[in-house]
Amino acid sequence: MIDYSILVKSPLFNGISEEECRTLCSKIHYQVRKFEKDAIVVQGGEEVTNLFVVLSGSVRGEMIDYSGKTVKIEDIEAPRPLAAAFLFGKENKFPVTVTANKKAELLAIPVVEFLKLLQLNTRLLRNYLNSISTRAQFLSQKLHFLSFKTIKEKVAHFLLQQAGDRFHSFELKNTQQQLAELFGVTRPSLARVLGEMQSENLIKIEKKTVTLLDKQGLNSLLQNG
Amino acid sequence: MIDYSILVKSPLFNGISEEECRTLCSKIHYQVRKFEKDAIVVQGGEEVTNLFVVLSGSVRGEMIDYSGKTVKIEDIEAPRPLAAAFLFGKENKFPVTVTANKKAELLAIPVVEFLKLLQLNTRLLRNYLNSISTRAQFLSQKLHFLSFKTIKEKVAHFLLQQAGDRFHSFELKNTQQQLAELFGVTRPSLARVLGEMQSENLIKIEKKTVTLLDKQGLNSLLQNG
DNA sequence: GGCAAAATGTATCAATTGTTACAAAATGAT
DNA sequence: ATCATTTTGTAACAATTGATACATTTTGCC
Repeated sequence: MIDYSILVKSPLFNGISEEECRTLCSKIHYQVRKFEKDAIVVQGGEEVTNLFVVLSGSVRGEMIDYSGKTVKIEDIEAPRPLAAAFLFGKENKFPVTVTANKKAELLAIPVVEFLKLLQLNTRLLRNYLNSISTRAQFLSQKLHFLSFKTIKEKVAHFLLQQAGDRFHSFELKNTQQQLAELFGVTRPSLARVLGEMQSENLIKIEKKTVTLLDKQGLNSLLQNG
Repeated sequence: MIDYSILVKSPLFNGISEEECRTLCSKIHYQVRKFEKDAIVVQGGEEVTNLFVVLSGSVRGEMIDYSGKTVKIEDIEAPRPLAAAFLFGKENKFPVTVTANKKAELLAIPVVEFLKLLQLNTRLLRNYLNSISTRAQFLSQKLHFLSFKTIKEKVAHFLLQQAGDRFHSFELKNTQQQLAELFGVTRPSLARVLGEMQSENLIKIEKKTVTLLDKQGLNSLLQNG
């Protein structure tokens, strides 16, 4: 019924052996649902009563806007879970309508059964808690960045945070493109600001190494913004 | 040691009887830590290795900016938990420095022990999952709003949300000044955009009454932005 | 109705950022 | 080492928004 070799590759079941996975699943009720191409898996607005994991094929999330048109949000391939962040909480309704891109099989575990699983296996519990926590932290960080108005402020904040109290120099682990996305700005705009900050002798960039030349100055950008 | 009548009023232990609570706690290791007024409970940046619940007194979360100034973020009174959203995930460090406002007692449960608790009691597990999920959903919504780049997009989103599916006309309950603050823009900029949207025949504003003349058009602003 | 205060409409100019395009530099694979 | 790909630097121009100022309208109150 379930191909456990695929299931254990899902972020949720990561680190759990196939054997253990089989044992776990034998202890709960679940369904494997099959969908033909373009079949609707769940309607947006429906209450989330099951955890879905894509076992084969792929599905897409689509949002219905105020005029009734559908807009594709993202593709979800096997073996990723579906709307795992909406299983709990106040608004546990699907934010999107999910449709099968092609023939697809989905594992459906009712919430109550999923709770049992979480209580049976510590690794699974940790995986799930980590995934929704990481998501919340990501959102929180992103919000913080958006609260700074200018790009220079965002950059100053980011660099000071990365450097911490002790260091004045560190390695960038992201490309400018990735940083630009984190800040919600375009890449050339970010590059321009980085250039300006260098000519103002606030920072120095060599390859991937950033050196903060004037922490005081960087700070004052955050105050007077 | 622990005043269970207070603990069960905490959102985490909500719906669990005092008796059950006592039994649960007897099965794990924990500490009750006492702090004098102005004692530091945790330094910002420290790894979160314990779940803290304020049992008596109150503490405050403060952020230390890069120039050394402290900014108060929020007060946490008994029996609320502390940084519950940062127990798991990639960045499980305290985002704030926590200081006692007055004499305070805090329950400290190591992460591993808290996991045990979650596996012992379904209600507790549900409470915790609900609290971090609700937080993630709140952040997600807030982010969605901030993610609109232009003022026009923000206005369009706001108006469509206010009107809902059915209505085309409604009363504004806020002044332009208040709306401008909600959107994070200046008042004249908002007025200009409202004027533009009127001359584009998207909306009509009479006194406090807003009429949506072209929902389709408002929608397309959100797509192509 | 008349009056003061608040809210709104509008204009001008500066500052910031986006857009697009292209060249230089760095990286990675063979 | 060489070549293709990715990343970065940079420039010119457009679009958006902020800042400031002032006139006009609306509101609340007497």
